[in-house]
Amino acid sequence: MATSCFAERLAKQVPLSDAEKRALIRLEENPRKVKRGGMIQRVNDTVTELFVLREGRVMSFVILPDGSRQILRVYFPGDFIGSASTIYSKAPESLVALSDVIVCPFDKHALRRLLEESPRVAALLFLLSNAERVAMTDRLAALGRTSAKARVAAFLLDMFDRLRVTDDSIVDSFDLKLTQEEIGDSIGLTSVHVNRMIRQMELEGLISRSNGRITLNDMARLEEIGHYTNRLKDMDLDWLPVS
Amino acid sequence: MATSCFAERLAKQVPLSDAEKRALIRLEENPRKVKRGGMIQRVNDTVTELFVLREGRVMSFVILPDGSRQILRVYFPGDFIGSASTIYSKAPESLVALSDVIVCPFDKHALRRLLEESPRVAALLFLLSNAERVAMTDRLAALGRTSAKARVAAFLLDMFDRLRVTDDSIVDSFDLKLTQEEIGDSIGLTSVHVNRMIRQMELEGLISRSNGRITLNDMARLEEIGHYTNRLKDMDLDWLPVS
DNA sequence: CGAGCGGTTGATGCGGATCAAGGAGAGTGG
DNA sequence: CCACTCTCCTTGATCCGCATCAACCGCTCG
Repeated sequence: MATSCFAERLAKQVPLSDAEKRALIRLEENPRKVKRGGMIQRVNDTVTELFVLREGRVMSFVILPDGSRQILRVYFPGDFIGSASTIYSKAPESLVALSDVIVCPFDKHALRRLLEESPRVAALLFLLSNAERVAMTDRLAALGRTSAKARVAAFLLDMFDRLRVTDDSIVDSFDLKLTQEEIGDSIGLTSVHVNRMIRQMELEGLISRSNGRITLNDMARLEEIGHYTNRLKDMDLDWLPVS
Repeated sequence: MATSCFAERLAKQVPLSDAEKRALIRLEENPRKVKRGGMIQRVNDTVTELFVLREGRVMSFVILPDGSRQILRVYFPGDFIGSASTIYSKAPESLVALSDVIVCPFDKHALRRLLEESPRVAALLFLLSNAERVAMTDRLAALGRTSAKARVAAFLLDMFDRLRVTDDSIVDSFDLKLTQEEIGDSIGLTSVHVNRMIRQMELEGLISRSNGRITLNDMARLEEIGHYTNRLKDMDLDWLPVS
């Protein structure tokens, strides 16, 4: 039977009927491989597609006129990408594969069908995009009002918690798979300063590293430094009626 | 007949059937007045309500442990507020009235009914919240990667364009109705530095001011300085079928 | 074996924070 | 009608966190 990475992920948070699972599987019926570094969507291109990320990592970003880059979000397997194209016909952001990936594109008109056939699933997509909005506001507050060290701590914790949603084997460490420059572009710092912060946190024993793998040694302290709260813990998807 | 501020606003961008208008009117059937400075929602409170803002201005914000504030968004009449409570049972952000306002709260369960009875309207809400997400990413890029002057310019242009959606009388000026401290808290600066940037832009003739009213004298140049693009112009809501 | 990328570290500079003081206007109470 | 207060704006002086510039190292890959 066909599988749906997205359904699996949703099912961890809310029960799904078989019909709903089938509807989700249909969204992923056109898997496409993209090599590391490959462009999935270019800013200002005309787009009508959204994606489910099945495997690997993807980032969305914009490039400013002076050449600097702001990474808007890093996506993990099971994430739902590119919802902006439901409302803008020109992509407001670029999408690039951070590793070899499998993405499943589907046309925005498929959402329409989903809305008619599985309104509850459509509603779940709505809720998830609200969760993403809240994640954005958290980072907004971090960039606007917190120190470099706080941002790095919050970034690591966020990545850790999001990876753990789909990967039960994660206990206290994870593969970064991002350069320090990419981290900097996510949280509004230079790679040089990201490096200094990471080295400092390593010296203080908060984290440790071995070839790209980060271990979080003192999560309580990291949460305090980063003013971090795990939003994934208190999501409430249950109020949607089983229809 | 009852009116819906929200329906009026949506109708500017996409045709609505009478049934759909009625559904929107029902969302606004419990208007509530709140005085300037009044708290509409407190962070961490248990909430199940969303709001349509009918009159006045509202801000959403968070306070960090060190007491500093990040304003997440300023809302104008016709805006749809608090979608985070669809997914979190505890409010992730506070809502305060920036002026005397009229808000129309409705329970999140009303969304469910909306989904069943007017799926197209439910879809429109989804699209609008995606637009808000994109607005967030624009500000994220501003905070992460642009100068103080660029942020102020982009902030003014954004306010201008958003106010113009519902107020046709606006040509090149608008009432700020925000203190410089509030602007700073929106774009990650101190009030002192906001003041310096505004005064500088005034000296350069880019803007002018008279008791709280801002006039944009050179929009092209302001857009260049702020790396600003008006997202409201190329929204595409028409692909949703008339059902 | 050379080239390129990513990480590391030091030196220096600058944009915006912080601290401080004063001014204008609006509201308030005597 | 006038002190008084409070909020917000304005401006100068100083400070500091992070950017910038630069050099070098180790690794991987062609």
